[in-house]
Amino acid sequence: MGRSPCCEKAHTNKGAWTKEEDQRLIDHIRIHGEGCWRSLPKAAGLFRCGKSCRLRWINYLRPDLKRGNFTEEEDEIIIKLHSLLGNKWSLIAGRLPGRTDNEIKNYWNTHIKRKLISRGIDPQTHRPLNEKTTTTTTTTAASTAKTTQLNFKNTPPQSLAEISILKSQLDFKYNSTTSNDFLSSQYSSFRPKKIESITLEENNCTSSSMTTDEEQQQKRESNHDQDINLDLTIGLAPATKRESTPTSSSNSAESRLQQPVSSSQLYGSESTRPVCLCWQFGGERREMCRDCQNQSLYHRSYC
DNA sequence: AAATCGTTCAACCGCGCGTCA
DNA sequence: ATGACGCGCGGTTGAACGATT
Repeated sequence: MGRSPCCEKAHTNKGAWTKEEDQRLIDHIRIHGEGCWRSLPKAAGLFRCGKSCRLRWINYLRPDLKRGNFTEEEDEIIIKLHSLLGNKWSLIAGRLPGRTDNEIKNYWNTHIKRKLISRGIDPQTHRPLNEKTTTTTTTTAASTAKTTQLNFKNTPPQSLAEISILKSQLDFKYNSTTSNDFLSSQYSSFRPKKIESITLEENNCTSSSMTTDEEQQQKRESNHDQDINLDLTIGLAPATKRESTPTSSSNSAESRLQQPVSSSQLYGSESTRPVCLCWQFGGERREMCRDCQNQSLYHRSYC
């Protein structure tokens, strides 16, 4: 059975958005909030595909977008994260407030690739260009520590188990944050494929690969040559599960925009909880992913 | 001034995954 | 268990624009 088209192709506009279309979309989302992309175009009076509306909103119209040139610091963050995550643009974007996955992807392809090549670095493998492409299996611990390139070279982590390994390799701090309001909704899309392969304890979020603080400190010191402290907080992010329709008063567009989404609204059953990767960069700067940061500013509604 | 080339980036497309009936 | 549905992701395309000839 084939997939049904996401929209009525015959009556949908394509190509560049007009100002009127933008305004309609903005007005609609301002009143009704995000979500229900499939039905949004009709409700907003737009002759567009729901996907197109979503993309236009996420990549261009959202009020929290930064726009403008990337800074040198952002460049370096992107490079570091790409070396760890591969082409997981949405994950990388989650670490750069105000930037979208599409924007970062374009920027990578147009600027950073060239920049790395000019430095003599292969943008895919993040290894020197003249280095043999066949990697040896006898990588020493020291060399592993020297590079941020992990064992997930071209296949970023797809499961909690893999994330656990990644975490232990990088000396990630598995931070317990069951005060879920803090957590990101950004990574709701990052759905581990093999949930059953790891057990997360409900309240302390520990894993068997967890090391003691002392050990972590030692590892941290041994890896001091990395200019970014990849101290990762992994928490439980909101489920994509939509809640049943709330009461009319609590579901009014205004209240949805103004009231924070409660934990119970945000998180689904434990087995389907995705993972939020909140990287915390070193020094005084404690950065959260975009939606961790904007949690109080931006509230997503579900239909 | 016009033609050509190169670059950028908004937008589209197809697919995978989770959810639900 | 199965298929339809909706969302989100990564890859690709093509229009717009600037630089060069």
